[in-house]
This record gives sequence, structure tokens and C-alpha cells, in this order.
Amino acid sequence: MEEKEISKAVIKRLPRYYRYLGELMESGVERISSNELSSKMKVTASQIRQDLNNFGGFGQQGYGYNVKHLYTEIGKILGLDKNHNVIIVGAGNLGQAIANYGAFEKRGFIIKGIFDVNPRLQGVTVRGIEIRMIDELEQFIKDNNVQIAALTIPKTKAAEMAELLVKYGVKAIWNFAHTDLNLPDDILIENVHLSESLMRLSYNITRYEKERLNENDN
Amino acid sequence: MEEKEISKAVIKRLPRYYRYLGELMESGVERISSNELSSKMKVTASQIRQDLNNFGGFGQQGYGYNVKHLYTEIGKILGLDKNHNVIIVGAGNLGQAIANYGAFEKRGFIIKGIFDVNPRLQGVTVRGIEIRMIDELEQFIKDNNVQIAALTIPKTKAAEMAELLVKYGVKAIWNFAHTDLNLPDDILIENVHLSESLMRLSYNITRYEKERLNENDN
DNA sequence: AATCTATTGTTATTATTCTAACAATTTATA
DNA sequence: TATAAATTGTTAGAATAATAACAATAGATT
Ligand SMILES: NC(=O)c1ccc[n+]([C@@H]2O[C@H](COP(=O)([O-])OP(=O)(O)OC[C@H]3O[C@@H](n4cnc5c(N)ncnc54)[C@H](O)[C@@H]3O)[C@@H](O)[C@H]2O)c1
Ligand SMILES: NC(=O)c1ccc[n+]([C@@H]2O[C@H](COP(=O)([O-])OP(=O)(O)OC[C@H]3O[C@@H](n4cnc5c(N)ncnc54)[C@H](O)[C@@H]3O)[C@@H](O)[C@H]2O)c1
Repeated sequence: MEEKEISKAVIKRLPRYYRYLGELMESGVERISSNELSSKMKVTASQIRQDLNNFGGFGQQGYGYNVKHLYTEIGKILGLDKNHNVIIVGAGNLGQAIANYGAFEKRGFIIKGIFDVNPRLQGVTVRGIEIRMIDELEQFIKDNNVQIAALTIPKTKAAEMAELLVKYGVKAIWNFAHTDLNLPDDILIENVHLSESLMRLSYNITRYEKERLNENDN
Repeated sequence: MEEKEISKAVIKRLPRYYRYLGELMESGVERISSNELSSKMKVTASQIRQDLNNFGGFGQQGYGYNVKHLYTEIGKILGLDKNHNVIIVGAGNLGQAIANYGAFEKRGFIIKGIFDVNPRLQGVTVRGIEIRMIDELEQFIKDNNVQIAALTIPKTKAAEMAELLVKYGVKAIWNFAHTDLNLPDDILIENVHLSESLMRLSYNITRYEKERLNENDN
């Protein structure tokens, strides 16, 4: 029985559905139609139905979707029904900000440890989690079944560290360093390139200013 | 003279071209063909040529692209040749991490001020930048020609604060709160939804594990 | 129980994005 | 200076994604 390949675009939208359904659930809404959801989320109802249908018929004709059920199902699809063990590599500004953010744990992302090379950070704790030195990394990953490593170290060190993490058994890297990691195909990479995001904003500001100038010319 | 609309997909790739060209420039490479760049960046040469051609013919047949020139031109397209005044609203974990990150200034994103509601933070400085209280916000935005606000406050306050920022004259919001902002069409929004990024990783981990199980069944 | 209404699942159509192909043009070589 | 090689800009074609349409079906109404 072969699974139909789900397009990347659909996956990208799933967390947003999940968020909206969670909010609806919290405010006590029991059922919702693709049309109502459409106007809330500002996407077409057609797209909602098609997206959801990739994973099976969660709705009922004439009724709509049961909010709680749909929320749970999307959660399962996203793998949020299971815990994921996470380490943070690089206990600098960003690494500590992430470590301090409690909400990830609620979604099943358990921050097991934080690592750094700076000996002055050894033993310091962030939200009760101890910062450890790199020499403990290998053993720790194996002992704690670490799946995900958040990589928050300078870009010059990132590629090398990523390879080490993979060697030690990490399966997925959440990469904040401004560089592309070249790792085996079975290693999952999710890049968070904040400066690219800021550049897109800058592009749009620039374009918008240009447009306004052109309009004034007419 | 009408400008051809550039597709979102192209804009999303521009910062990555910019990064690669910057690195090539630093390592002294003077010219590059779409084919060479293609193998470095792992995208098709065809796409590179088509992307760049949206903005004009930067290359030369038989020669390729001049790295420095192309880098400069893409910088201009992205609006990186001008400074942008930025404030950070929310001096918590994330807000301070961003404020502490010096590299944005090098690209022309000047962090002018940091704001919070917590009186205990008043006067504290981050990388020399003073944390101010919200009552100074309006005047500060006007005095400093602030274009971009990084929004790093809890999601329950984000929508309200975003409206305030717009009212005071901010043109673009870099939104880290986990919520969609509904603002006038001429206000630019760039969302950084970290938990969505983490959920995508979780989805892929889950799917990959499933695939391996299926393979073993055969 | 029959009919009407709402709303999905699914197929068809349209739009967007990506890749391939190649003529035009420049540089390098003989 | 003529010819060959390299490589772009651009057009054509293929693939992917989004929207629209509608038949099928469940629930509500009479
Ligand atoms: N802070 C931001 O807003 C921001 C924005 C965009 C990108 N980034 C990127 O995120 C990464 C982290 O940024 P930051 O601001 O937290 O930097 P930072 O300098 O505050 O922290 C980096 C930490 O990594 C540690 N480190 C260095 N090499 C290491 C190694 N081999 N193993 C383990 N730890 C190591 C350092 O000791 C330091 O504590 C950088 O690549 C940066 O470019 C950060
Ligand atoms: N830290 C992370 O890793 C992370 C990850 C994902 C999302 N986020 C989101 O980013 C935002 C900030 O996260 P954080 O970890 O920095 O939170 P935080 O609690 O550390 O900081 C929030 C700051 O905002 C201030 N604040 C509250 N209301 C304000 C207002 N009306 N005006 C100005 N300041 C106000 C608070 O005093 C506090 O200093 C939140 O929306 C959070 O959900 C953070």
C-alpha cells in the first residue's frame, strides 16, 4: 500500500491550520465548515478541503469538520502526539532564548540539554537545564535518545558541528546558523535564516516605496 | 513604464544568492557561470538565469556573471544599500537576543531603540541600546524615522501593539509572536513562526520513521 | 418518509513555477 | 581574422499548485 506523496506546500500550511483549530477549540467552537475557516484564515475554502483531504476524510457532508477531532488528527500528522528529545548546541543569545521558552515543551519538544564550548558557561543552568561541555555530547545524545539538535553557534563552526552531531546519532537539525549544511539524505534539516527574512522585508519596503513614487508620477 | 511583477518564489531565493555571492567575493572569485553557481547552490542553472533576468541582464554571454557586480546589484534590489531604522518591541529572551546580534547593523538594519512594559527593564542597556518604556514609543518612532518594528512580545498583546505601532508610523513589522496580524494593506508583515518551523521538522521525522517501517515490511 | 439544504470529497480547469532547449552573442583560440 | 567554445537571455514545454465546479451525501425540515 503506497502512500501518496504530500506536497511541501501543504505541509507548510498544516501548522497554521493546527494553530487556528487550537484557538477555535479553546474558545469552545465544536464544528466548523471549510467556508467559515476560509474567511478566518484568508485562504480559499477549496484549498482547505483539498489540503485536509490529502490525509483522509476528516469532514462530513452537510456538517463540516469537528474542531477537536481535526485538531487531534493534524497533531498526529505533525507528530505532536509523541515527545521529541532536543538539545541546543550553542548557549549564546539565541540558544538561551530558545532554552528559556517553555512553550516548546507543551508541544512535546523536550529540551534535554544545552551544550557550549565556553568553559565559563559550564554548569550554568537555563530554566533548570544545565549547560554542558562538548566532550559530554556523544554520550549524552546516546543516553537521551536525542533526535533534534538546535544549532545556534557561529556559522564558521556550524558545518563541522553538524557532522559531529549526525555522527553521534542526531536525526534532525534545526539550523539557525547562516549557512547551508551538507548532510546525508536521511538527515532532516530545517533552516531558520533570520537575516533572509529581514532582507525580504527590506525588499518589500523598497519596492513599495518605488511603487508609490511611480503612482505620484501619473 | 510598467514594472513586471516579480514572483514571491523569486524574492525568497534572492537572499540566498546574495549570501553565496558574498562568500564567493570574499574568497576572491571574480566571475561565475550559472552552471558553476548551480552546482554550488544545488539549484538548476536555468532557474538561476531566469531569476536574475527578472531584474535585468547582469551576465554576459560566453563570460558569465561578474561576482562583485552581481552582489552589489542584488544588494540594491533587496534594499540593502540603504539603512533601515528598527526598533525592538519586547525586551525579553528573543528581543534581547536580536538586539545583541551585531550583524544586522552591517546590512543596514540599525537598531535605534528597544521597548518594553516592564519597569524593571527601564534604563537597562543591551549592546549599548537603552530599553525604554512604551510611553516614549510614539515620539521615538517619529523622531527616529523608524520603519521596521521587531515584535517580540507575548501573542496575546501582539495584535493590539501592532496596531499601535502602525498608528505611530511604523511601515513594516517583523513578527515573532505566534499570531496573524491584521493590518492595512500598505503595512508589510514578515512572520517568523519558530514553532511552525519546529512542527515541520517533527512532521518530517514522523514521516521518515513511517517510511522506514514500510520498507522493512517489504 | 420525503424533500430540502449545507457542505464535503473529488474531478476539471486555470495559474504559477520550474526545467529544458536553443538561438544570439561574447570570449578564447588557431 | 576566422572559427570554435562557452554561456547567456529567452522562448517553449512540463510539472506543480491553486481554484472552481459539481456530484455525492449527511443532516435538518416538513
Ligand atoms: N541572535 C540573533 O538574533 C541571530 C540572528 C540571525 C542569525 N543568528 C545566528 O545564530 C547563531 C547564534 O547566534 P547568537 O547570537 O546566539 O551567537 P552568540 O555568539 O551569542 O552564541 C554563540 C554561542 O556558541 C558557542 N559556540 C561557539 N562554537 C561552538 C561549538 N563548536 N560548539 C558549541 N558551542 C559553540 C559560543 O561559545 C557562544 O556561546 C549564529 O550563527 C548567528 O549568526 C543569530
Ligand atoms: N523565545 C523563543 O524561543 C520563542 C520561540 C517562539 C516564539 N516566541 C515568541 O516570541 C515572543 C517573545 O518571546 P520571548 O521568549 O522573548 O518572551 P519573553 O516573555 O521573554 O519576553 C516578552 C517581553 O515582552 C514584554 N512585553 C509584554 N507586553 C508588552 C507590551 N505590550 N509592550 C512591550 N513589551 C511587552 C515583557 O515584559 C517581556 O519582557 C512571544 O510571542 C513568543 O511566543 C519565542
